[in-house]
Amino acid sequence: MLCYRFPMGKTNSSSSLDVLFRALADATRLRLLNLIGDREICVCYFVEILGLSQPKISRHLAYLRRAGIVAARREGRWTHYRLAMPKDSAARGILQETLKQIMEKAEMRRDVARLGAACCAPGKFVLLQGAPQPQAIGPTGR
Amino acid sequence: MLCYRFPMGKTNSSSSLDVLFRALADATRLRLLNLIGDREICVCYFVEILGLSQPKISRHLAYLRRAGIVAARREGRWTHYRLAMPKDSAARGILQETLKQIMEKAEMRRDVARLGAACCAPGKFVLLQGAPQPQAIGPTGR
DNA sequence: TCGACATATACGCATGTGCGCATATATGAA
DNA sequence: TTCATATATGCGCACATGCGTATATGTCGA
Repeated sequence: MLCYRFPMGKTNSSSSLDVLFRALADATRLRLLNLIGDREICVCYFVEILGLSQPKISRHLAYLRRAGIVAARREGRWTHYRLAMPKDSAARGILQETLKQIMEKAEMRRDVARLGAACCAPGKFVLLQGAPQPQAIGPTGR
Repeated sequence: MLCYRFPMGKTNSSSSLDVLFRALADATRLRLLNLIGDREICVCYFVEILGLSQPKISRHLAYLRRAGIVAARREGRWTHYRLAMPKDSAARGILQETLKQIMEKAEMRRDVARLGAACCAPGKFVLLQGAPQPQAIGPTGR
């Protein structure tokens, strides 16, 4: 198992920071992390808010999961994602700084604004009918 | 120009943070950044201290240069590299946090220790005969 | 048990990236 | 001008990654 192109056979020594930076080196994944913030959100919200295909969202979430940056929790048909702080303290510091910086970017603020609107009126979004709403949790999920 | 696989035709929108994170997503480049620190160093020192091939070092330095993280200055036969802080304030914050975190890692400290030893006795290293020694400069090259 | 729904994974393609090796370029010295 | 030195780049290979599309998996309700 650990199938689907799990990045084990890499060329470099791949310190923990390597893994973190590769996970952060993608605009879609940064948008996902920004949306997660200190919430727990199910996948359909990402699909709706970002306007991207479901497999694309799911694959990027899987990438973040393998990098240890997010954690998933299944509840019935829905899977909720939340931040998961890395064990390595250097990685943790860099991730926190990254989250702090991206949430100030205009594009990221727009995403969060759309999320707020969707939460206020989920009935307006086909994909969100009956889906559990995002829930604010502790800053790091603890 | 801008030849040699300059990453222009990318799939994603490639914000400035994308570029930064891709540049940081490699163990060799992190070691180079750590060695540069607040110094100005010529290429032969990287080759000697890291024990890697000269083309490999040169290519990674070129990658960092294109990402706007380091700047090069030619002086006779030698090229000196130093840090160059990105214009984007988010990228700057993340880069500074990254530098702060990596310099505490054991492997990175060993590299700096070897650099210190080489500077004290450059005659012991074949590649460093006559090469200009690294010079401490302002924290960000300003 | 069956079907609808939410999510995850496989597949194939195009492209990005790292590497060793060879070679090009630039500079100073003879 | 010619040569040695320091550094940069071209080339080809192996492999990681992103994507769309199709399909598998898991869960709930009828």
